[in-house]
Amino acid sequence: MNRAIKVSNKDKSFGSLVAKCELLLRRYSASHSLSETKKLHAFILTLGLLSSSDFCSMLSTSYAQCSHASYASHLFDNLPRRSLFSWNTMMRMYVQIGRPHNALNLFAEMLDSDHVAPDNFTYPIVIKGCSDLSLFDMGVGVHGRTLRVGFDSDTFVQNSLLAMYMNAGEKEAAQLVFDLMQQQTVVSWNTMINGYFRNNCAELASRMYNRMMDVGVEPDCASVVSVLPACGLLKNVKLGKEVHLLVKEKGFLENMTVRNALLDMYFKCGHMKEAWKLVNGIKEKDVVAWTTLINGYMISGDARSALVVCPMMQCEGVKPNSVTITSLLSACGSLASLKHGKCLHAWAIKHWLDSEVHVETSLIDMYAKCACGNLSYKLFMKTSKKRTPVWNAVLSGFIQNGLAREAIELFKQMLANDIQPDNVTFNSVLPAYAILADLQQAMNMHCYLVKLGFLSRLEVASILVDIYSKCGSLGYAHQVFNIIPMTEKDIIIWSGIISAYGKHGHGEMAVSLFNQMVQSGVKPNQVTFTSVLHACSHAGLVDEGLSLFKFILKQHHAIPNVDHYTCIIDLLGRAGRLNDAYSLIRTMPITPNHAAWGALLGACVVHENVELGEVAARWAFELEPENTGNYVLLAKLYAAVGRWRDAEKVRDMVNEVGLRKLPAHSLVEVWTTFEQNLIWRLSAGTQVNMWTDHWIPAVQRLADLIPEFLIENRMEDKVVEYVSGSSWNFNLLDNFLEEDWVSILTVIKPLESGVELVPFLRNKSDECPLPRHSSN
DNA sequence: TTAGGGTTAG
Repeated sequence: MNRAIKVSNKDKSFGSLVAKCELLLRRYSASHSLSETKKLHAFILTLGLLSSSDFCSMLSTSYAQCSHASYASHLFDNLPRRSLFSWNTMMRMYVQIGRPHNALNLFAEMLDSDHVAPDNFTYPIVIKGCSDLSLFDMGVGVHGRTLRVGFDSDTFVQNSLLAMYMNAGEKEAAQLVFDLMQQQTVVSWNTMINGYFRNNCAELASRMYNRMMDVGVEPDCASVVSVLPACGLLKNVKLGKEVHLLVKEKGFLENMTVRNALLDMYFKCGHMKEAWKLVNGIKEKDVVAWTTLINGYMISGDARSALVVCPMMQCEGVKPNSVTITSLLSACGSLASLKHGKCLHAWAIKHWLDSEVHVETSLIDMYAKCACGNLSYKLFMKTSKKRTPVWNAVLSGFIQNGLAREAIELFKQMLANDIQPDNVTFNSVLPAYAILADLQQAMNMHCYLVKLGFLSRLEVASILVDIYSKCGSLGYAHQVFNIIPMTEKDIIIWSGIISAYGKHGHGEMAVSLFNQMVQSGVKPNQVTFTSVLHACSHAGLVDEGLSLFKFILKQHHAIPNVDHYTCIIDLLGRAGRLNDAYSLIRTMPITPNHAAWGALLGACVVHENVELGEVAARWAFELEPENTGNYVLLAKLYAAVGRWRDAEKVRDMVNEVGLRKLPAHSLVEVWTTFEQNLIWRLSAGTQVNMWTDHWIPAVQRLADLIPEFLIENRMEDKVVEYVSGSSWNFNLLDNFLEEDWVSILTVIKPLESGVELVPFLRNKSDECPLPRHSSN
């Protein structure tokens, strides 16, 4: 179009042409229209007006306002005289287009020049530039300069400073600037509310909002949008509803951003009814609204519906963005739906979103959760590896795929790469230490946590209690437990220490801790009940266990769950009260699961009750057909009473069921279940040293027998560790494990000598090279 | 000519 350069007859004279150009240039620079500015630029060029400094300057700022950096900077560089306005415009452009370093360079140049000095318009731009580049020290320097040259009381300068300090996480500095302001505008309040929220101080954010309302500052849309996420995080639906009311009064509901923020708040607070009401009221949903909806489904635990939203939004013509893809990938992960996950990956690649850092992280996480560790790791290797969450994703992927040792190695690499670990890192990597149960490594980690000051965090202390417990070091576990002040101890850490003592056979201590917990006012939950009942059953505290069970029923009006019943069945069974256990299993108000029947079966093996054992085994096979352990138990029961043929039948049953790929002799597989169990317990670090004298030669024999199995499970490492390590101090021998161990050896021995494995057990004491330990 | 804002990764 030639509207811009159409020159009427009366404009023929050169002077009026210049005036017209000037006018048009002003108009088009104000409209920020790049195409118009370019046309005008061409026109000025043909008229030979570009030699005029004024035109050059105007064109430069016009290009800057259209964010056309290359033309703007070219013209600006060639200006003989640069006005303050053109400096500011250039700097603002650079900040706006995400090149703050160019803005700061210009600022430095400006300070060096004698012709011009920064004004109150310059400083907010420069401060934002420092903030965007995280150049906090420089920002503080600029703040100092504003004080010196007297711009510190300018509201715009102060508001930029608030934002800068909040971005740098310097809440106190921001608060100080805020308090010293003569006049806080709504922008100042909003910056503080939002800043506190982003700095993990949602409570302060909501208080700030309330203060703003008390002071009588008129809130705007930004105020509402700033406080609503805090309401969501705090699940403060009361404040959320107040804000909603205000939104209605002020007519802010027309604002899409406000509506989306409200929707998100209701979802996060779990007020689905209000959320759906709002969703239904939104006629045209933008991509944020759709994404919030997806997250809403995820919050209510409905990942399947979250995935269905994707085609729905596409039908409405809304294209998912990287946030949408991230949320959808998280849904795929929780459903372990590799098919959908791969589709989304393909979609992300097609739309150039796959290298967006959030998408990358979610992809790594999704593949890990779908048991595609290789893909997950490959993707991780492709990333820039600069951000903590990417490392966290791959770390938790390693743990999910059972690679504890690798996770710890990766964590060390992460530190070597100067990547700062955060809460999530420790939540991801610490379980690896519990799996590995290496006391030395655990202590190293403990030191590191103390150094970083993470130990005071309750969840970190809780997992450290678990780690030390798994390493067999109850003393250290208790020390860590004691670090947390009594008033701050929560149910998790209490359950941790109770279960630690329980696992190590210190039933009395577990019960005593349980009582202390109740006295301290912490209400026990299902997990605590399970831990303490488990402790009783393992320590043979029948009466204590039964009275605790009654306590659960009476004092806490809690409905015992199936795990609690299983503990009691186990407790009665271990004590030889098999009939009581059986009658409980038949009369309990909840359907007994595989664990309950398994507990009964285990007890029947110990007490050699075939009749009941067969009943229990039938149920266990029915409910948990893939667990070879149950078959092993039944075989062992038959073997114990000398019914070899029946034991063999069990072996054949295992073959028929087609459980896993069996090695040379099916029975080896059956019995290696014990060995797997043993490895698990070894890696869990419990009850090991009682065997060390005996089991090393045996393990070596096992290694000859099925080397690939052992290598896979890193048994060799374990052998080395246990041979050389003497830090293990366990004083409990678990009968059950001893039984397992006896069985393994009885299988190995005949195989080793090339003897046919049938009948596999002639006489326990003949076959077993282990001295029988008396239980204690 | 200036400041502040929503949904997201582990």
